[in-house]
Amino acid sequence: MAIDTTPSALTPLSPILEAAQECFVEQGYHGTSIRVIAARAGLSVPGLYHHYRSKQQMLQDLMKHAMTSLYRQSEDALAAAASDPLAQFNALVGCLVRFHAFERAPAFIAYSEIRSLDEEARREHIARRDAQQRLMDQVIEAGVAAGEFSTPHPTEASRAIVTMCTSVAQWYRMDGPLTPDELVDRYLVIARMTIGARG
Amino acid sequence: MAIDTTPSALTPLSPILEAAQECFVEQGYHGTSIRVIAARAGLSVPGLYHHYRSKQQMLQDLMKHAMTSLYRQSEDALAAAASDPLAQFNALVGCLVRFHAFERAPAFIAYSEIRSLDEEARREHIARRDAQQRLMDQVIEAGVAAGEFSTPHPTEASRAIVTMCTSVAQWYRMDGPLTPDELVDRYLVIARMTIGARG
DNA sequence: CTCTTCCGACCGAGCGATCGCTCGGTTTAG
DNA sequence: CTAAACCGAGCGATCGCTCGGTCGGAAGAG
Repeated sequence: MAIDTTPSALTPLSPILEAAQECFVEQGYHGTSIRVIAARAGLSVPGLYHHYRSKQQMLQDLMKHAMTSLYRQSEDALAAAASDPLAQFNALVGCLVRFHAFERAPAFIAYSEIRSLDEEARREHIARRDAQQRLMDQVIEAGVAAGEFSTPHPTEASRAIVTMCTSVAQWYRMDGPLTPDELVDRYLVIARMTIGARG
Repeated sequence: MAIDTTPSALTPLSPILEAAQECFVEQGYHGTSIRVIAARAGLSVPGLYHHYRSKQQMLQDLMKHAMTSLYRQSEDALAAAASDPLAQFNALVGCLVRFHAFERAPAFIAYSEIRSLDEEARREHIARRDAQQRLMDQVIEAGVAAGEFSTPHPTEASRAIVTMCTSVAQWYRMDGPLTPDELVDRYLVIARMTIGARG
């Protein structure tokens, strides 16, 4: 039985959503017309509307897919790691960095197009973002409670670490000087220093 | 002689640019029509075009104003601080956090609308961003060379610190649980741990 | 097997609305 | 009287989206 070992592999997107994702990354939601999405997907405009109700729905599907993928991967990483705070922390930071390095496009959209979402979808998206943040909050809290992490400001350190990891999607290039593994290693070292992990 | 002691005070924007800034923050550049900018500024559309050549020029003026303000404030903060690496680092991190807390709107636009800039303006903007990043790189390098900072990955730590500070513009609320001074204090502690400052 | 029916996938054309921007003025301050 | 500041109206282009189809292959009837 073949197992997919690709790091951070997401369930695949439809060709249409793939095209929309590329356009949204390059031009933004409002800067992208459905005509260029259709052209990039090799379809006519009505052909596109046969599969999706609106441009807004494509954005919502993309954002939901990205956030639920990240959350599920985070849960899996935490479940697979040892239960001590440092192992949990390493697993979560590694997962975050890997996701934002390998899945730059969905990750970039997930935090740059929040304001383009309809009100209800925006509420749902923010709830998912908060849940993701809470994972880090809890791991750090546990580490501080166990005396493993020495940061005097766990809440702000948690926010700082999550934002430094999510920002990876903005600048990391696969063909740059750092391989993904090197990137993860270095960010693990940096993040451990940020929360004052023992040792 | 009255001295303006407001932290991070920028040279004031014209009412038109102020209106454009608010619109760009709320709806994004492509999501904002010149008609709503004009309405927010209390002008007609031609009245607006009497002062600015195009919507694109308003964006360019805003981005340039934000980046040059941040850079000048950073230079001032570094010049006013003691010359030892830790004092320089504290000055620069404090300046970054303060700017992104007090000047959320310009800071937010400066990194969220890069792709909306014309090619030449985008090149200039990225050059300014790189220069800003280099300030942090140099301060951290000096600290590592002097044995004051112990991070094994100065380049990535510099990027991590700059991104955690700039991300403040995304989430900080003046009416939230942290005053600006508390925020700066905590981020200084966190940033010093991130680069492994002595003591 | 052929014929008919049906349905999902798709498209050319174009609707009404809005876009960035401008023309040809009038108003206002000095 | 000049010039800067401003505006009503509207240009051509493009926007998101839809109407009224065509087309090919699966399914059912004989």
